[in-house]
Amino acid sequence: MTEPTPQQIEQLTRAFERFTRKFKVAEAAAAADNALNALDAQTLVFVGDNPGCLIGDVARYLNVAMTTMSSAIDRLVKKALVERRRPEDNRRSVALTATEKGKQVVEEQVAGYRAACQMMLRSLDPIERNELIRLTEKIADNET
Amino acid sequence: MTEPTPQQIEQLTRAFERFTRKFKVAEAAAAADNALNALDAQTLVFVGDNPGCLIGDVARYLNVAMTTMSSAIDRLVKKALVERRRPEDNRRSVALTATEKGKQVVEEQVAGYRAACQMMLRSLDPIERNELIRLTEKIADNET
DNA sequence: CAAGATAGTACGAACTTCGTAATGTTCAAG
DNA sequence: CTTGAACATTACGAAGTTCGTACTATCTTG
Repeated sequence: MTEPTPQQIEQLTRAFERFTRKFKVAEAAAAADNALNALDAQTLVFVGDNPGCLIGDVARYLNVAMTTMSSAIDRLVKKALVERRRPEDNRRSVALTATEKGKQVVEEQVAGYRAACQMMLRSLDPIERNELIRLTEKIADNET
Repeated sequence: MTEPTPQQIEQLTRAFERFTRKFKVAEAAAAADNALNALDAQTLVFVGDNPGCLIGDVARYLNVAMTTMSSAIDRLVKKALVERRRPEDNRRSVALTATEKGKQVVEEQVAGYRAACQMMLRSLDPIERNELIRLTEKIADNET
């Protein structure tokens, strides 16, 4: 397989910069009232998708120190979005689950992502939409 | 023009999540030694691209408080990456320029973006590459 | 059962962000 | 001109975040 040309790389770099900026602004507008910082929001979404996960799991996934994750969980527990539980089979660990309220907030978060994706697709005509989805999947799932 | 279908939106949302995570990890690995936080890095790139810009310009562009931007500039000046200058025509303002060292760091930052874009393109075959570029540009430049 | 490995938490230092107040500059009236 | 309002930025301090070190509690293994 050939390499992408420098021109292609440069073109995509520039386009992707505008692309990213566009959706960063949109996201900032949506998250204005949210009151969750980036780490807490990502943590909550992960816990929502992985009920029973451990604090260490989330820390590894999000690439932060254990103590940082412990603090993030503290904040989410204080807001009643997440619950800590000592599992009987390994009482050193702490299993996390999202509360009902937490699940709602996860849904709002995901709705934000969905809105951004909808905005992307709206810019394209129907054939291009499927093409974009296909290419995004191909890039995301490529091993290397 | 029709709306994207809910299936399409859902599919892109999921794919884009994997896509984003993949490049976040790559970026984190690249920026490990960098020692610039996200705001400072974005600020430096903007100043590099817009020599003579004012602190207020950068603050508005990156959507942070003036005082926050002032602190970020402080850090960049201390690292000798950026210079403050009082322009004669409006001595209230502060014109910013990247130093030689700063320009080098900007180049490294951009090289990081370029590497990520190259990685995306590598996953595709030659025809798809141009298609991805075209679609990204179309989305980024769409008014709405 | 002792020693080491695991999983988390408490604490404190360093850093960031941002609101308020202060400083120096420019501009528009009068 | 002077005066007062608007402007661009900085100084300062409060609140919050991240993370390293040290500590607690709980398995696991020989």
